[in-house]
Amino acid sequence: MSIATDLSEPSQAEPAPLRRARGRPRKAVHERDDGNRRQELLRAAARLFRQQGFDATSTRDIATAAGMQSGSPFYHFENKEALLAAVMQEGMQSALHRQAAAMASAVADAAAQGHTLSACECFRVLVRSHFEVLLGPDSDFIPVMLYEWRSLSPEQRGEVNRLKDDYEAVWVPVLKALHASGELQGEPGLARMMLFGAMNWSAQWYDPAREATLDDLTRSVLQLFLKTTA
Amino acid sequence: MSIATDLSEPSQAEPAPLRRARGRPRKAVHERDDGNRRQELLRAAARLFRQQGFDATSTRDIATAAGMQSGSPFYHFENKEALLAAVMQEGMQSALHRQAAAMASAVADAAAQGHTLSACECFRVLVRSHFEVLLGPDSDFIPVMLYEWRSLSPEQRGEVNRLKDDYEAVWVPVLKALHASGELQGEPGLARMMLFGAMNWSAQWYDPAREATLDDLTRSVLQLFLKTTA
DNA sequence: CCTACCGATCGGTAGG
DNA sequence: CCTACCGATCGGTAGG
Repeated sequence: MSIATDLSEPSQAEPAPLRRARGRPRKAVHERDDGNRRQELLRAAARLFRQQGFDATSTRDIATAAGMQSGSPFYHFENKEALLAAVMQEGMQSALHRQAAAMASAVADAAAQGHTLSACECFRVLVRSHFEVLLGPDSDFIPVMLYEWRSLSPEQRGEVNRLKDDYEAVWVPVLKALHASGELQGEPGLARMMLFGAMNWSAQWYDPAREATLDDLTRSVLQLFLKTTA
Repeated sequence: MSIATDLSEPSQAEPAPLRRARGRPRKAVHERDDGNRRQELLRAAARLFRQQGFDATSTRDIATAAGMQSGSPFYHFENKEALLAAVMQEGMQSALHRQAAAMASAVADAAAQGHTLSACECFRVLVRSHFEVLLGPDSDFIPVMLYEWRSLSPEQRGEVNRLKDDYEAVWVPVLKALHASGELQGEPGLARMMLFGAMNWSAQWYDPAREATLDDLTRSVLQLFLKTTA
């Protein structure tokens, strides 16, 4: 919530708690561990989980990709499932940050020009940010969350679900406004699911080496789903 | 190649057709084998692959679910991958049949009333049929195809892809007509991907025990994607 | 289709 | 974080 600090630290999901334990606390590891190895594990795991799936990826694969020996991932994570959960939580934290930043930036831009954002403009910002999270740089984390759901324990599923609810909550008033004005039709709950389906499916087919850009995808969603194209 | 002998050799992939080969013909195994056990394996595999994923499902799980011993699935299928490919091909064959039947029935109904189907009506029939295939009875096969793609060999992927292309080909002229009349906007290729995304995602969240029916979903798609709701 | 079995791999751990 | 290792499971096969 604080506006002043924008400094990023490369570890999000489970910060080594210096004073306050947030979530389930993690043991402070050897002094020289600055969290980089953990980050490397997370990135390697995200990439491999996405490419091959959770079950088809061995912890040995991940260790090798992170330049470690086979047993070393278990120094950073309790087990393989916890590694998967951390990938998802990291992805959702990042998505939430990016979403908030995109909205804040758009609101500021509009204010600088002396007007406020319309529901349609909000919608465009959210859609564009979603594609960025889904298909932009470092975009393995969210697809893993979308498609490796099954492999989480029920408790982990609950935690990730809470983050996902936070993410979707930002959309709700925007979709409600669009529905009220008639720009978005159909039962709002179903409309939200269909909309996310249309966007999320792109993680399965989108090839950045091909022609369409993220702006193209964004425009397409607006054209398809809104009755009055802005 | 000889027709008279139907004595089994435990390899299936290349069938000895008795008279008429339907689809890809399948060799008759031990006299008493009428194909039911193979079907039971396919159904059990489809269900388990969908629930747990391909890699998390052991061939022993499948054998047990089909009432067999652990080694017996390999009497019917060369290996686990071939079982997965067969699930997907079976699912796509069935989807193609159901799609064709739905279209034929709708065309016949319209003709009986002395008119032809509009693009919008064709669209509704296709969408409804797709939801039936995706969420109706025996609906494990297509979700497995959608979400276990990675585990196929390249050759198997090619075969399944051909069936998928056949399935999508039916949609193309309909979408083209809707685009020409302005009822469907946006670049047609992207529009198709988004549309399938919106529909296919339902396999991840739809709960038949809840309120929405397949007709509700169909109506929602039409309302969301078409500019003029019929 | 069953029985009995094999080689390989995997998640995870003890001990440093 | 590495070394060395274990128990369990898994896909698959021979032989009937």
